[in-house]
Amino acid sequence: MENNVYDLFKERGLIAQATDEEAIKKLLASEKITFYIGFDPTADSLHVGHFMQLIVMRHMQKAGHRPVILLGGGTTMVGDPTGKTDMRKMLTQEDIQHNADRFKEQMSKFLDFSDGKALMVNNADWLLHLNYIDFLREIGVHFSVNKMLTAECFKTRLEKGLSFIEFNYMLMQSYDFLKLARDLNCKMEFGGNDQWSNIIGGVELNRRCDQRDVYGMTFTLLTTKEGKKMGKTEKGAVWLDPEKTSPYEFYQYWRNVDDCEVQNCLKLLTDVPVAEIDTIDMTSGAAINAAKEKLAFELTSLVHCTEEAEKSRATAKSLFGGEMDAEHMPATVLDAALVTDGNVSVLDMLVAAGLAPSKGEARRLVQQGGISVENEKITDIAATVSAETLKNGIVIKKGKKIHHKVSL
RNA sequence: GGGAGAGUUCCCGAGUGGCCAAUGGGGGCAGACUGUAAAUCUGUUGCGUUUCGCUUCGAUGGUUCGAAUCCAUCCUCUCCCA
Repeated sequence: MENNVYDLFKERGLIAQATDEEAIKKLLASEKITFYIGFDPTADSLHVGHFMQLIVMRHMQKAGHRPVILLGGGTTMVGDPTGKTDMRKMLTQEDIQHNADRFKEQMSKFLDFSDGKALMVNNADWLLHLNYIDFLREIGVHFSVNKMLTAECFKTRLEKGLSFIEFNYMLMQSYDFLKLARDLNCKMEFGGNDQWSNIIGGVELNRRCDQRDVYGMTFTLLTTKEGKKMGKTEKGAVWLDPEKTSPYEFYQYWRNVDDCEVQNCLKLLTDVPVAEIDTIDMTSGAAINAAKEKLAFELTSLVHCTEEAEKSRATAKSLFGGEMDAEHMPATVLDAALVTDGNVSVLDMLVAAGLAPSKGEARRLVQQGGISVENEKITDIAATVSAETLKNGIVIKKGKKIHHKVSL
């Protein structure tokens, strides 16, 4: 028997809150349980915000427990008000199915779905057919509005306005847990710490309806030190789908985390032994950088593959070492229409490559000295590159870190 | 249902007839400094064929030589009373 996963979670600092620490510890040590985590299929790829969930499921499955991925096909139609300022769009069934397929594909890097070792279910299957009156009588009676209103997740919304539909989200999620406990003997629900209220809602509902003891646990949210959720960049989320965020960009994201986050990220997201992480000398720039490199490498291997991680690392090293290894960086092939008199203007290339949203922006970048072409700083906004040169591809550098290959 | 108020650029928020592409802050981007970090300082932040032109201030119409600003209608939101 492996060590108790609970101890592992504890050691790596993953746990934020748990309904009953002792009982959970005992439960996880004594039997192989079924547990679940909810995912909202609102996008067609998972992103870094889902990372913690995936890591936890992975640890759990390794320890022999069975993960159930609950897709919020039904709850998405209601919209979780937690941390949101606006209501969400509603998705069609086709969208949800499409997203679910992508999720499963990406999750299979973390989880083994064979032989029912992990399940994926959709709460639309039971939520959509609920009868309103029955639901109120069976589930609604167990919830106290007074109590709900004191929940943290509703507090901020009370100031901004909260619609009735969103107010019901907690009941839906709680019902999910009841349903899964009944049908699959699911004993635990996990979630990010922002899900705490919703999770205890489900735990209590199980106790009240079925006198069943189930447990809930939330884990630390990955946040930057400003308290923002991690995984967002100016371009939006950092996706796990290589089509949406290339392995190199993914690698760079982690390579660039704040100093004070490195140890934390290593503990929360990788398998690097805690003892090793604790010995990192946080006063040494070199040691910190080595740690970041390790973090980036480990995570890229996990999400993509070791080979991609190695490529990304090699590319990063050569680029920041001043060489131009154009192989694995994002690339754009230009439209031939941009050629005038055998040349292409640098401004047009910047816009075409998505390095600048408009020509005005591109112009400013050049004027402020933010653009280099083939390691030569460009300062003239009228600069051009000949079509001949472009045939072989050139490397444009925007700022210090963004490299982009452009060819014709 | 009755009454009061609000909707401005990525966000917050000034502006209440021409000097407004619209103060300020946040965020973003770039430069300097560094360690591909943070902090700090500087520049910049609607679009374009850039001494100029075009499109923007909830929507649509109107008044005016001229509207983010005035009028009408509509939409959305907040608050108070019921």
